[in-house]
Amino acid sequence: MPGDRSITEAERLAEAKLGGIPIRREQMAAVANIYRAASAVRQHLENSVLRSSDLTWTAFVVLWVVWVWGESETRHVAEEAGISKGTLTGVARTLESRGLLRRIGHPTDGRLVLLSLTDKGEDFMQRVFPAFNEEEAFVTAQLSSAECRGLAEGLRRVVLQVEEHGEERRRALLDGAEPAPRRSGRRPRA
Amino acid sequence: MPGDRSITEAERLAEAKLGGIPIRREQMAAVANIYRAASAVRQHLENSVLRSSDLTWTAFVVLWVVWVWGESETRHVAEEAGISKGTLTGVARTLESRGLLRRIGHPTDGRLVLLSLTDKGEDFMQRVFPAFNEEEAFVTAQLSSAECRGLAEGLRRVVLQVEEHGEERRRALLDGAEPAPRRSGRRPRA
DNA sequence: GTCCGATCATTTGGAACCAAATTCTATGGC
DNA sequence: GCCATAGAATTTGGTTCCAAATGATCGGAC
Repeated sequence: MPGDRSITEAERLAEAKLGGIPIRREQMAAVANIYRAASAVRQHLENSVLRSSDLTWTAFVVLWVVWVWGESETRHVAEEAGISKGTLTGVARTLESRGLLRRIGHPTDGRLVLLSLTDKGEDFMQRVFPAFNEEEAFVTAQLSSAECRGLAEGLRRVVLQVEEHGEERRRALLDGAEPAPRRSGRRPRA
Repeated sequence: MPGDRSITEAERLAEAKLGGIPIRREQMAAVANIYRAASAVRQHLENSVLRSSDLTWTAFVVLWVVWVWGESETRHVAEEAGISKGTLTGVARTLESRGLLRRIGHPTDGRLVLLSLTDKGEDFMQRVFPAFNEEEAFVTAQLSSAECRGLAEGLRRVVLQVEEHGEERRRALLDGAEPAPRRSGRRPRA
């Protein structure tokens, strides 16, 4: 079991390594565990309900977003699902080819594309979501309902902080400096 | 600001959509927010400190793991970083080519490869980690230290639950059924 | 009516990523 | 000593994802 030992061990070691430097330990632990938990949950769900439905995590999230929000413009779906618009184009095409999703042009604005579930897609979610939710309950089984609420609330505040002040913060950090290009992805033309 | 509105709105809509079906709302909200927070945090860090250091999230995590654990065997690093061994091979090679990481064979067991930071890598982490930690503090700014501890503890329990009971659970769910082939990755030969 | 900037979705190019296959090394029987 | 088995990292083949570039369309200004 690498479990408990490795998590807390890692935190202890990190502190030791930083003996001289003053660091924010609680915040470091919180962030590290957010990412670790997200990976664990995603992997568990991919290997249980999603695998047997032959759906990737991202595809399921997209489906879920359209399901709960109803017919939506793609850019909203991408934002809500936490993926880029380019990725959504591919995922939506896959889901469309599987008959779960419908893509129709906006009636008045020709630039927009609207996504909605087909009847098959609706049936699929009615059938699969309860199984998905069952696994959500499984991974949080060590927490009471109240603790789940507390956890969700704490995480919500993290999301809010980034959504509301993230851009401003990044601007302040760079402070006039170039935005620094990414290494991967299509190269700038010039 | 899609912020506050969209998160709680989404949760409300999901509940409405599931009017008839009994679901575990708290658990659903907890899981949804884990993933949402992880994406937000990763994106913020990639676009601030990591971008200007020309490092991907994964590369930084690998560097961090080797930094805090010291010289380590690759399979342990992969596990700790949450990536496959194959991915680590590529990432390690990139980091080696940039002079931050060293790869040396194990002195007695020729099958093993050990990773450690170069002096340049150590300097790099000494310089960049404080900035990274500063952003960890930023994203959790809406939480007190005690709340961070509570958050980390709750997430730790989720990770533990999956690590300790996940495999068993997945086996019980399939219950004899085929493991269901994955869609991506190299195909089996036969 | 036609340019022109803004705002979409889509295409494109490259890296990240995984799991199977492969290759290399160690070790235990014989 | 030799071979089979096991266990390690790496290679390979494939998908997924992002960000820049592109192409389409809208809405004004003139």
